[in-house]
Amino acid sequence: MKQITLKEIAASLNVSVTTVSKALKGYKDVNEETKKLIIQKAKELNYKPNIFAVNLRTKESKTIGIIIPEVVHHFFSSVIKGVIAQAEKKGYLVIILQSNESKELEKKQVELLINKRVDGILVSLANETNSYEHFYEILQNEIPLVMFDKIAKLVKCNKVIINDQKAAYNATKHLIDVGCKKIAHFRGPHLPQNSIDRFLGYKKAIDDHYLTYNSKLVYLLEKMTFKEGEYFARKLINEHPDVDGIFVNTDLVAVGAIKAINDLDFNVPNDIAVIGFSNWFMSAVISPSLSTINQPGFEMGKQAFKLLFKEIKLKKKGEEIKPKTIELGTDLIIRESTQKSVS
Amino acid sequence: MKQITLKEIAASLNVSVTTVSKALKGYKDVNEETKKLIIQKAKELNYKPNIFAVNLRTKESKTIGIIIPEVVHHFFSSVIKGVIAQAEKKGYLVIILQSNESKELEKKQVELLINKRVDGILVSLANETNSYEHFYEILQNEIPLVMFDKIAKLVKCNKVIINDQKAAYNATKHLIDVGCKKIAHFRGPHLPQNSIDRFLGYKKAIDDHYLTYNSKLVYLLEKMTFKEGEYFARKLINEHPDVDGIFVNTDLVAVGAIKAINDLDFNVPNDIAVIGFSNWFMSAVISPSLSTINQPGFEMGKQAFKLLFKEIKLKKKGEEIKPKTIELGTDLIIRESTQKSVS
DNA sequence: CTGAAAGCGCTTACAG
DNA sequence: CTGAAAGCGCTTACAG
Repeated sequence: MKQITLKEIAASLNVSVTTVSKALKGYKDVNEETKKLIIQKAKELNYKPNIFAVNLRTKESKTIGIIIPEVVHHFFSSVIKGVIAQAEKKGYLVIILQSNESKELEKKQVELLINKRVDGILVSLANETNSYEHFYEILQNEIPLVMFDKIAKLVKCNKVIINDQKAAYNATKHLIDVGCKKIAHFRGPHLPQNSIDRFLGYKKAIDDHYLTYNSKLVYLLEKMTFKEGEYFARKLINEHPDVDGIFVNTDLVAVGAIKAINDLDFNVPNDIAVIGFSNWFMSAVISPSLSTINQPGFEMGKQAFKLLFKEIKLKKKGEEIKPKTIELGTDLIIRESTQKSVS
Repeated sequence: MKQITLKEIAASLNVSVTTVSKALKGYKDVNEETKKLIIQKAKELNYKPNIFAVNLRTKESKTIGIIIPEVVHHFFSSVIKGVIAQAEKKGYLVIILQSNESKELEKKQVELLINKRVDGILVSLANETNSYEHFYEILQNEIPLVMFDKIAKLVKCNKVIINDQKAAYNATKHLIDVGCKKIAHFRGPHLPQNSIDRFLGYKKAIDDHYLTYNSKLVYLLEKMTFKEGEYFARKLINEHPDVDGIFVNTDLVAVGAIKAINDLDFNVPNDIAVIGFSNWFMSAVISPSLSTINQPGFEMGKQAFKLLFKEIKLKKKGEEIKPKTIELGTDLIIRESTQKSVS
């Protein structure tokens, strides 16, 4: 099907392309009658503006890009959903790219989006990423940039985060509140910042409540898998049979840990209470159901797009952007894995 | 940062825009020396072609769109991952849209993608969708279209599917093989086609093995949630306490069913064996782990893009497209929920 | 109220 | 080997 252009509408009505363009864009310096005719004709011919030409003229693509570490992941797919929902309201489409936690890939994806001339970029950092040249390039190209969840403190741009440290503190404090005296922590790798913050929250809660911080009770996991959760739970029980609580950096690992604890015939929560982090969908569904911290992915996606949209508008007006950071609240979700029966 | 254009490179080297364009695109009717200078200069100035102008000239966006019912879903996010991975290899970017199982939204998303002039569209149908005008519009606009998983048999386009009927047959047969005599089925709603096909596979397996098909043992669920799984398992046990196997249309529901069965102090698999469908990630992780049919999401995404890419190339050459349907294999995954202990 | 003209930045057929 | 010119389809400042 041949695509209809302004020229063809103009020809069929014996008016100029200029007039057709103006009529369809709602300019008011067009005769009402002419306007009506043009709009009707456009509809009749099923006219659709050639978006490529519009992009070229307006220098806008009405498209943004988002780079995330991993699509197949409850938290990140929730973020994507939030972003898409919000973007659609404002007439933006969303291109998704995945870094697979690799810095090299992340750089490449940034390059692709810059070349694509998207109107803005949303990023959650890959674990590997330890330097930020590619993000400075985004800023140099004056493309609005918002980081979310896994952010780089050094990069001056808008950000949406949760307070990992505070949330981890609350999770650990909850274990203390239900009576745990010897609490272990399964932490993530040295990058991203999240794992550090969650560890610090754990440590602070221990310190604040007169329990003795013991670095031997902190296990550093690399891959954050179900299997690692199982492995380290066994290791932990072997090394510290009297442990009575674990704060785990992320739900999936916590589920693995619970599996292993059950297999060793310890009881969750009575022997060992377990709390996770992120409120992964399945946490409510396993037995015992997992207490955790709710990380609001959908809301984070929405807020991230909103910030980006504001920045895009400011840029159009030529106004300066003062980067800000939005901190979203988290909730402690109490389920079976930390509700010790009265004894 | 002002974007560099061909004109500027040309000016700085005293050659024409034409020559610069040719040099950068590797045309061979350019003097080697000139070419070298131009390429060097382009690098030095960090030249990036204005993709909007390129799109307008070439009438291509090097972008495809994908419409899925729900992003936050293990199967569909796997598909997305497969699509992105494959698309990237061929230099295509991917726009994601979500229908929320709504026909109205799906129509709107189709409209958005047509207006965006994507080079091709990938779709998995919303459950609600019962007529296909919007897809005919895609075809009328001569935009390559590939449907996957939830397809419309009536629409003449490329498709990637699994054989739901056969897979369901195998799942049910597996229950029969482990000794089940009275097998229930939790099926999905009347749309999409998948639920019908899975039901037909179940029925055929029952019929083929001289068990009596009993429509009372088939429960039609609407929302396919964990809660529905629990609810219908209780209902089933109440109505048919002697049931000894269930084939459930999808894993999430099966997990709910197992939960309810456990809560009623029946044993899975010894009292009631349960098999799901889709090999959702968590199925391996719960207790007892869930037997299921593996639905290859990543592979489906890859294949769908490959078909689309072929179609895009054919269209460019002006050649005709003969729609074909690729059927991907599924595997029976045997886990604890169907391995009855020897008694 | 209408329209000729310039221009966005590229590609490519064509002339020399 | 090089470049002037046309054109992709739109938008908009400007003249009338």
